[in-house]
Amino acid sequence: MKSESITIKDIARALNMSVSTVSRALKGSYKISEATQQKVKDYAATHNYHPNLMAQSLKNKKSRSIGLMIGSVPNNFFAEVISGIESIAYDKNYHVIITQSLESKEREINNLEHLTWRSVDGFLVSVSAETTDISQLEKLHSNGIPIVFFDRIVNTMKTHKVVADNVGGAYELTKHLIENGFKKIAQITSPLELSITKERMEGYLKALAEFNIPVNDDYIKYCPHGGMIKEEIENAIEELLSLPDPPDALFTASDRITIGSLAILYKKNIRIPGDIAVGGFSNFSSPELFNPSLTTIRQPAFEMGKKAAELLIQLIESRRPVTSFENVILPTELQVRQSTVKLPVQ
Amino acid sequence: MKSESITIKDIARALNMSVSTVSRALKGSYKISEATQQKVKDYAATHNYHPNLMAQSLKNKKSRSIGLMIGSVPNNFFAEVISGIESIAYDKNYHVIITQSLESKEREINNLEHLTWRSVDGFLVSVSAETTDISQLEKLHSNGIPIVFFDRIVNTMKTHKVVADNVGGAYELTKHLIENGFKKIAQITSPLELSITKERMEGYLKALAEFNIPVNDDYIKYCPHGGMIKEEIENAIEELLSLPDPPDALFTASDRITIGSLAILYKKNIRIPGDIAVGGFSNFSSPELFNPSLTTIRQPAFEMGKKAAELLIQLIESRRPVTSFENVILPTELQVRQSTVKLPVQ
DNA sequence: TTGAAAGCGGTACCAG
DNA sequence: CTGGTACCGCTTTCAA
Repeated sequence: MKSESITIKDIARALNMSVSTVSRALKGSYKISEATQQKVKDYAATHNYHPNLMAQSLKNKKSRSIGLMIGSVPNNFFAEVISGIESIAYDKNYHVIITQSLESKEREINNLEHLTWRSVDGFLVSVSAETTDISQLEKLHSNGIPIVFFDRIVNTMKTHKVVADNVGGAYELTKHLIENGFKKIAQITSPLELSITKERMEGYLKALAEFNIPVNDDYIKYCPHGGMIKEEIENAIEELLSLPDPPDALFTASDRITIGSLAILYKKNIRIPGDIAVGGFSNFSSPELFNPSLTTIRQPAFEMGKKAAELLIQLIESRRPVTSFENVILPTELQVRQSTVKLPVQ
Repeated sequence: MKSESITIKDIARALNMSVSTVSRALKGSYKISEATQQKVKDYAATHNYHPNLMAQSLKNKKSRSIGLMIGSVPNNFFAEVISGIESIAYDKNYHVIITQSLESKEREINNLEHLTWRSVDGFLVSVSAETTDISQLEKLHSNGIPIVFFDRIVNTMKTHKVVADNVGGAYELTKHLIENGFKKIAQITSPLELSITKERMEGYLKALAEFNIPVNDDYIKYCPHGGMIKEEIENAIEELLSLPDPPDALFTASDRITIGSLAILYKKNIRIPGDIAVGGFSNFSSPELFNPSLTTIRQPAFEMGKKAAELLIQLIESRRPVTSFENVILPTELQVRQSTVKLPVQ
């Protein structure tokens, strides 16, 4: 009943040659006469031959699959990344096995194991907010398994990395806030262990320094779970607002924290930017529709996924061990909207 | 250098038994003595044995993968669906190969082919807005390959289907609009060929009929590409607004159309709900943050993904041919917000 | 330039 | 209850 798919053996039988010849002809091996090659390829094409990938995998010890580890799929940033990865993987005939850490280090470790014995050919990873122990990743890496980091990278590991210009983006936004008259700029961010946290902090501090604004540690709040838990954002905002000298602007350092903060401020009936200006990293699709329209720093998520996938596949398919690694930094884009621009006097 | 993964043969050698015995012991086959089983399982566990999936696949002619066909990943509805599918697939040890139609029928056909010769064990599909020709799906189906439809289904095919209560959702929203004083309710929707379009239309018409409001065909606009092309939404809105008797409310029948319409109305400086009320289907994460906050009908996307994946895997693993199919309808949820509630007199 | 055959890691049939 | 072995579809070495 199933549509019979034809095998290399069928072709050999039909064309009266050996399977090895057919196999070689299909790969365009140079040791096969043009004539034979053409005959085989024609037959394959007209009979809609496709190699059995499981057989190839078994033989070649390559699954042609790559493991992806991200925070969560329903997050615009990661969704765009996936889209970029898929576009490359599709072309190069790989498939992508997605796993979500949901910012939990236990899940992350589980997922890595799962992917390992699914025998993926390589890993694409953005570490979770909770990640402290990277020994598992290091073990994989020292076993020679290709890994490419993107977004939240692990700096100590020697491999390709693809990130957005987090320092630049944070700097631009902070500078923009300062130039618009905000001097008391708070930041709500992820754990300081994360690469993106450090980098975004660096940009923030750089802008403050440039304008001679002293750093107020009370204005910097960390969310241990990267905002996965609503309360951590809520607490951060409570604390900021109840300071004797509360901030007049808020820089939210991740997509989840940005949206979470807005929702909380909205619920508290706090006016933006009247009571406090808000701007942050976000790949939300339509930040202009917010109330007020939201100033964001967008990351080139799709591009990031593409580039990371390209580099990984390149690693996987490289004949000789790769020793020099790229550190790709993609530009971010500051989009200024109402949430960070002082309204005319009311 | 690679971390040596142990095979069934290694276990056999170490334990001085045949590979067949080991294989059977690992599967807990009843023809093996408890003692042997225990010995094998212990050895496997302590030596971290995992079956080689490619070998298993080759032998069993099952890839343990399922093909997913959706509109696009960076779309909150589909992203949530994926998350639900993954949660089930992960548990049952399947992996999901994602393909995006981007609402193009050419891409859809390509993707189906691609998935076919990737030898997925079954398909999870939500057809594209452009889909007119389902012969390929029918061929797969008649070849005995399991398919489960979700969201945008194909009614003529006998298989499991998982959808939201589109009729009910559309009815609720339309009724809500009417009860809030809106009588001239326009609808912007996807092509009428789509199941979801028909169903949402049905709910809309049902509510109008119930309140004795005559149907005005000028108020119903279709987007041939489901809103993938911005102009089609823009044109629809232009036409609606330039009618001699323009509508006072807008029912947007899909996620993409909802967001697209808002963006356009926003750009045109049209007040919501003052000039026109807006409500529609959307799984946007924070519709309360919009300006104004947006009335939506939410679909249980995560649940839909879970249910569809469960049904598909059940089909795949069923010993005997399945002849009776489920038609799962999951409840939608109307969330009323400012965009459809008349403001106090201004 | 082509063919024969071993083998990748399991599974399952047939013997015993 | 256990062992021997053919085979899934393809790649690749060795021989011709």
